[in-house]
Amino acid sequence: MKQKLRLRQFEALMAVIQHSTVTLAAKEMGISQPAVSRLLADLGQTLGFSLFDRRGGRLVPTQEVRFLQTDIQRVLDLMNQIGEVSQSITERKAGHIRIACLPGFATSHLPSVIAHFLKDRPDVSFTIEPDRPERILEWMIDEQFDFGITDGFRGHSSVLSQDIHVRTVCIFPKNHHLERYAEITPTLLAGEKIIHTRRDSDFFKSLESAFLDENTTLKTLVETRQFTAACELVSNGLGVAIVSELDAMKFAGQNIHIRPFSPNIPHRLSLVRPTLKRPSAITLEFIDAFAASLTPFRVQISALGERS
Amino acid sequence: MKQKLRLRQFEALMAVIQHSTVTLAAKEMGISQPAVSRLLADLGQTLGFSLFDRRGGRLVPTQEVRFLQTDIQRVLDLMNQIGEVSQSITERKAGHIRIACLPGFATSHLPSVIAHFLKDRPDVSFTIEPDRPERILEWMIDEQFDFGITDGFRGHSSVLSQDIHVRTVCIFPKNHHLERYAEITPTLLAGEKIIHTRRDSDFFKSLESAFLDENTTLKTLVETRQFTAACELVSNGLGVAIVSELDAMKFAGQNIHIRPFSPNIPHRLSLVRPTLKRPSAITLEFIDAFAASLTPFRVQISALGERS
DNA sequence: ATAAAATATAACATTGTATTATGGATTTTT
DNA sequence: AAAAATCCATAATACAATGTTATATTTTAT
Repeated sequence: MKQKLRLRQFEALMAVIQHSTVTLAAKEMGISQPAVSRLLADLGQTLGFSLFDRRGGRLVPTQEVRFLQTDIQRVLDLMNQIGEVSQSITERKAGHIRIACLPGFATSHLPSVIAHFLKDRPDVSFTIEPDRPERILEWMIDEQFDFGITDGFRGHSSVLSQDIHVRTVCIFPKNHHLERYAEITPTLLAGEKIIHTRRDSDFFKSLESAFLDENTTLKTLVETRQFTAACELVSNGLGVAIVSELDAMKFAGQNIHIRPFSPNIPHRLSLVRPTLKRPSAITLEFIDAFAASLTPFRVQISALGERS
Repeated sequence: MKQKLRLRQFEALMAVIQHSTVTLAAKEMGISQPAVSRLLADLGQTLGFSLFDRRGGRLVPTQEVRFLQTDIQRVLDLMNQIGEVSQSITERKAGHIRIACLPGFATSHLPSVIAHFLKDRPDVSFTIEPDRPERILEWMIDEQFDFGITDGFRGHSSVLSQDIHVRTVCIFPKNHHLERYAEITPTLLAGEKIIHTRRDSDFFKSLESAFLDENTTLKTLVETRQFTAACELVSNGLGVAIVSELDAMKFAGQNIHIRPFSPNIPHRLSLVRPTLKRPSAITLEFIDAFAASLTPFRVQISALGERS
C-alpha cells in the first residue's frame, strides 16, 4: 500500500494508546468514534501491520507500534511547537535580530535596551557585532545585519537611515579649575589642551568652528575615535573633552565632572537598516524601542528617510 | 485565524524556499502551480505573516519563515523516517526483541545466531538478559521479555513453550585413560567421580537411572548448575562430565576429549514466550531462526504447544 | 444466555488538495 | 518602448480526506 502517512492518523493513534479505547480517544479529540475507527483502519492499512491487540476490554499497542511511538510523538510535539512559535512571532514575541553597532554601544547603552526589550519577549534572540562605521555600512549593504548603530553616516542608496542628534557635554577631572563654572564655553577653554574626535569627523569640524566663532583656537591633546576612550582618559586625570552626554553619564562619579557646553554641538548618530531586505516586524519594533531609549539624550528630531 | 497547520503546506513551503519560485517548486512536487500557490496562501494566512519577499524575480523567505525553517524541515524529515522505518517493519527488517536466556547461551550460542540474523536486518535491536530459569519464567509471565531460552521448564498457562532435546556427550581431559574408547558407557565410568548437574534436575535423574540400568553407581565429584561450568572444570583437568554437545563444542581443542555417551540422555531445552502478548512478526521470525540454529544438536523434534 | 458497551461499517456532508482555464504583473527580449 | 515570455494569483470544479449520523457486529460483563 503506497498510501501516505497523515498527521491526523498519528493523532488518533496516540489518543487511543493513551486512553486504551477508541471511544475515549474520540471523545478527547472532540470527534465521533467512527471517525477515529477509520483513521486507525487506514493507518493500519498503510503501515501494513496491526496496531492494537485486545486485552480484556482494553486496546494495547503492538510491539511494532511501540517501536514507532516515540518518533510519532516527536512529530506531533514538533508540530505543536511550530504552532506556538509562529503564534509568538505574530505577537512579536519571538525572532532573531542581528545588530551591528559602534563598540561603545555594544558595551554600554545597548545591553540595557536589549534587556528591557526581552522582558516581554523571552523568545527573541540577538546577535551583536561591534565594529567601525565603515564595516557597519558594508554589513548593511550586504544585508548581513538587520539593524546598525553608527555615526558619520553619509547616506547610501541601499541603506535606510534615521538620524538622531544627541547632546554633548564638557567633561574634566575633579579638582580642575573649570569646576567653578556651571557651563563651559570655548573661551573658558582657551588655554586647555582638548581630547577630541578625529579631525575629519563632522563633530570635530563643528567643535572647531565654535572655537573660531569666539576667536579662540582649539589645541589638541589627544585625538581619538571613540567618546568612551576620551572619557577614560579624562577619568584618569588627563585633560578636558567634549563628548556625548550618553557616554559621559557612564563615567559620572568616576573622578570626572560634567558640565553643559555652550554652544551645544550635537553629535549625530544614525540608526540604519538595509533598504531592500524587508525587516521582520520584531526588528522594526526593536529599532523603535532603541530610538526611544535615546530620547532623553536627543537634541532635535529628524525623520526616518533615505539619503542619497 | 485558528486554522490548523498542515504538512502539505510545509512541503510546499520548503520546496519554494529551495527553488526560489513557485513554478519550479510545483514541478518538483509533481503538482500544478496553482496548487502550490494556494498551499502557500493558506499557510501565510494561518501563520499570520508573509512568507516571501520578491527580489527581482526570485522569492526570498522572510526572516520569520527562516526562524521556523529548521523546525519545519525536522518535521518533514521525521515523517519520512517514520515512513521508512515502518516499511522496514513490514519487511521484517526493523524491530526490537527482548530475550531472557540461560547464562550459557548469552555468552556462547546466542550471539552468533543474533549476528547472523542481523546481517539481513540492520535495523533490528536486541535486549539480552541472562538469568536463572526461575527468573526467566517470571519474566515471561510478566511479559517483560519476548522470548526465553531455558531448561527444566514444567509448563505454565501463560507461557507457550517449544521443547528442544539436544544431544549430550561425555567429556574428559586429554591423556585420560578413557581416551581409548570411541563411546563411553556407565560401565566404563564405574570408578570415576562425575561432574554433573543438580540432583533435582531431570537430566541428573535420567543419568542416574542409566547408571543403575547397568548396575553401576554414579559418584559425584562436583554438582553444578551449568554445563559451561562443568566444561570449564574438565578443561582444567578435574574429571569426567556429561554435558550437552552444544556446550562441549565450545571447549573442543581446550584440553578436552569429547565422546558420545551411550545410552544417550537428551537434555531438554525450552524456547518460551508469553501466551497472551501477541508477538511481533520479527520476534516469531527470530524464534524460528534460533530453533533452526539448534537443529544440528537435536535428538528428536517436539512440536510447539502449551503445557499445563 | 442476555444485556451493555465498544467497535466496525455504510451512506452521506464538508473540507482539503488537486485540476484546468485565465488574467494581471514583472522580467526579458526585440 | 513595445512585444514576448515568465511567473503568480484567482476562479470554477473534481476528487480524496475527514467528518457526520445511523446501524450492524463484536466483545465484555452479568
